[in-house]
Amino acid sequence: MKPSPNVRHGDRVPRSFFSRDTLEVARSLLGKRLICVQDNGTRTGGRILEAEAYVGTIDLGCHARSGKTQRNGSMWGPPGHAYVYFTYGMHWMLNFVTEAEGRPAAVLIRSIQPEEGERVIRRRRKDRPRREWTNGPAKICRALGIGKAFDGIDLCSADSRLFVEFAADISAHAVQTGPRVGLFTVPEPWKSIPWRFHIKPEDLP
DNA sequence: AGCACGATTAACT
DNA sequence: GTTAATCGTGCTC
Repeated sequence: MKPSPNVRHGDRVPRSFFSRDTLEVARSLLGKRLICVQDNGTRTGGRILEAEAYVGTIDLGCHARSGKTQRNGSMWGPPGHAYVYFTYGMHWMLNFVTEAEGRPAAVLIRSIQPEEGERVIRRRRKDRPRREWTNGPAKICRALGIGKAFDGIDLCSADSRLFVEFAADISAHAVQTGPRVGLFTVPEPWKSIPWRFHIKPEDLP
């Protein structure tokens, strides 16, 4: 997204950011700062390094492929809300709902660079090496304390406990793309379509 | 009611 | 590189 000249670092990303094309949202989330604030005020987060687009009922890699269910209902809701789901019997995953209300699409957050609440994150990640704190979608949810309670919450309300902030823009040529991860039984072309966007930590300005 | 599987992770060899 | 862990979800019977 081309940032408007009057957007300052630290401003929260508005709903109009999420109501755009899902690929565009995924690409422009890179470098922005994800923040989670718990009820007790504990604050954790970091810069987004990796994200994947999941687009509607036609995309056979997207949970929306089999229609609206209790689990994936958030994807049909308004943009700028969280879609948080449970998988593999033990893991939570964080997505941001995109496009217009009624059009199921979302961006999966796969990796962030920890920048806030690092002591809390280290404890939640059981003193593992720093590079393993948030380099996976379920690791992010574990590290930031995101679970079922966050499904459906509004990222754009003034008092939200989960939101995204503008940060220094990354250069366009730092963005890399590739197939989405973990879609083992998904048919082509959806299995290989390059809807994963990522940057190296060293390319963060 | 039963069952196969998953937008993964961690702990193995 | 390989595989067990672990259970809600959605589909079939």
